[in-house]
Amino acid sequence: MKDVAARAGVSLATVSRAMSASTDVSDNLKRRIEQAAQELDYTVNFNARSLRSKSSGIIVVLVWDITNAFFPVLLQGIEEQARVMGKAILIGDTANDNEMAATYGRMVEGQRADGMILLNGNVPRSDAKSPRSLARRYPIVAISERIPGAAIPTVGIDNVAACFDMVGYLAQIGHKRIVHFMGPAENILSQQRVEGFRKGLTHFGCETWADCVQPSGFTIRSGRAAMARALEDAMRPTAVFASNDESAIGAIIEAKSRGLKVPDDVSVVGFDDIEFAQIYDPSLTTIYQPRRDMGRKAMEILGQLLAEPRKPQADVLLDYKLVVRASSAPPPKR
Amino acid sequence: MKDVAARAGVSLATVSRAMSASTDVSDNLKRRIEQAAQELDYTVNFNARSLRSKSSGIIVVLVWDITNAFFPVLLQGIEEQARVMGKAILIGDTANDNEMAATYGRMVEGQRADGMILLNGNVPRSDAKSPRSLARRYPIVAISERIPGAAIPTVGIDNVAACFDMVGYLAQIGHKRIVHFMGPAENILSQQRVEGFRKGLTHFGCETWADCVQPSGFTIRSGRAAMARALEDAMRPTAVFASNDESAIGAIIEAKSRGLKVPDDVSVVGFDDIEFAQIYDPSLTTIYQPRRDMGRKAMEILGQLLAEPRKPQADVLLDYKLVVRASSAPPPKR
DNA sequence: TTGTATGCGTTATCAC
DNA sequence: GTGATAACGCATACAA
Repeated sequence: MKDVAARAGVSLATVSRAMSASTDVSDNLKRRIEQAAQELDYTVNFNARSLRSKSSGIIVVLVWDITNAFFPVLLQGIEEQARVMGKAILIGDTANDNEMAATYGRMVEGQRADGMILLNGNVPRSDAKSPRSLARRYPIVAISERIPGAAIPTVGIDNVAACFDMVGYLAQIGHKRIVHFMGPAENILSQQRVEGFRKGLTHFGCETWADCVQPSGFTIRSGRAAMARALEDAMRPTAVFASNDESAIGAIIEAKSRGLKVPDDVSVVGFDDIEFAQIYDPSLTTIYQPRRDMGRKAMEILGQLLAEPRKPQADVLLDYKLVVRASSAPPPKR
Repeated sequence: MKDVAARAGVSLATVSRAMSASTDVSDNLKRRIEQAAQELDYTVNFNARSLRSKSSGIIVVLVWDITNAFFPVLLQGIEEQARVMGKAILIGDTANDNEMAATYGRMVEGQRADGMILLNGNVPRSDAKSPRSLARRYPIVAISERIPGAAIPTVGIDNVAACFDMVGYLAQIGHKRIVHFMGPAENILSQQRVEGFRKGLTHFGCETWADCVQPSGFTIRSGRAAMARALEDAMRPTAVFASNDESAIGAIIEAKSRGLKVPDDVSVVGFDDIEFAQIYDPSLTTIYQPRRDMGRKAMEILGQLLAEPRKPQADVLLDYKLVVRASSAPPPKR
């Protein structure tokens, strides 16, 4: 920077102002400085800048598993909004590892990043003991899953209502015996979805029995396994409500492998509406989540948090949509 | 840090050493310091550390489109190796935008990151004029696509040979009239795959005609469109070789929508072996790329580049595999 | 093994 | 609108 200043014939301070663009420098000078910088192939040192200004302009987005098809569009939404706000996002994949999450968390504590968006549900372990303190420690927003016990603003949909609606739809087209494949047991989302499912069952007069909720997961594999159990159960369901689309696809694969037709022999519906849901054969009946908007909104809230750290931010519930496609139909006649 | 030093009754320098763990501090002291740090809820300031040490321990991974199913496993591979090397990776999605890529590139020039891995094919625009200089400017490794004109070490597979092999397989099971759906025209990969395809055609005695290479892309949509054209062509192919799996899936969707059966009426094969290739119905015959290994290897090379910036690194070609699944079969008998 | 002192490249404060 | 100068928080050369 000193060199640029010398070459442009101005002081160090002026160069700094010209580079940060925030304070005013006469247009004339600014041009001269920018040219000098270019000639010298100069780039500001972000570490020095951040050290001094106590702000990096970087937001870390924590993803628990980058292979999960639910995330990409969400990330794009975050990115778009971040760009509008002049921030850069950096995605950290924790690979289901709390240790890693903690590492990324430290990036915020260590001022390498200004804030964090959690697509994770898991609080970085170093803070696991006192999630409450997390939100006080640095600006942070969660998407989709509310972090239990933490005062972290969250954007998502009403999972309970969505599942209730889905059961209503299935009941309406004639299903009485519906099984739910529950996601990971420790996951809040799983629990909310089960809750909505059960409420729907009783409200719409469907059967309930011990195994009407099958433990499963958010993967194709776990969906397959649950489907195998469900089909061998004495109470063989006419419809399966998987807790996400991957799980639903697993269920369909298992059904097909047993020579069953979906939806003729058994209906299968999912949750999330990932890209593949409409591509798959049969296309999936599912719950659409406005992922791009969720990402955008989360970033927006984080921006407000950055601007006014003390002001508490409310949670945001966005609208979901029940999307009927080819994987569901009235139950087969006996 | 000063406070920690005071509380532990040592000097600032000793705390610094204890925190960076590289230099030696007696175990006794170290414990005392760590405790003091914990009590004070102290975290090192990464900006200051990086400013001083001229190294951030961060690697930026540039992805041109985070929604692309080819990347996740690759990213995991990079991440695994990075962890071994004590680095953290941060993923930047350029959203097909050169401006964004340049922004991320500046993170390296501005010393916020130590190096970069390109899953991109596009050179950040600020360097677009002189890609050669890029590699000299900072440590950088490319995966899959060699950057034309830049001396950037690249890890990938032999795309020409892989496509040649695929044509060989199709010819061997009886196909004579094969169409290739070419990826984005400006993409080096697309060009290499076309080259292998054409070589295969002549070598294995298949037909060649004007439209045996259909312009397409790496998306489902473009695959569909190309399939529509191919099926309406006078030279109706018995097999389609799409330049990636998404495109192949698009082709299958289009075929199905016209009442054609895959592979009974027409065979469709892809490239990459993304997760969905084996889940799809029919499961996809395709070229497996060792994505996890590619990621790991790239990170390894970047590590060597970081250690010895002047030493040129050789390209790495990994083994691919032709995976035969359900989407290909001998051509229908006339 | 530990302490002292200096500087990394910026930005912010205060003058002018 | 511009210049001088003091931090920012750490790592390291050198001394002890």
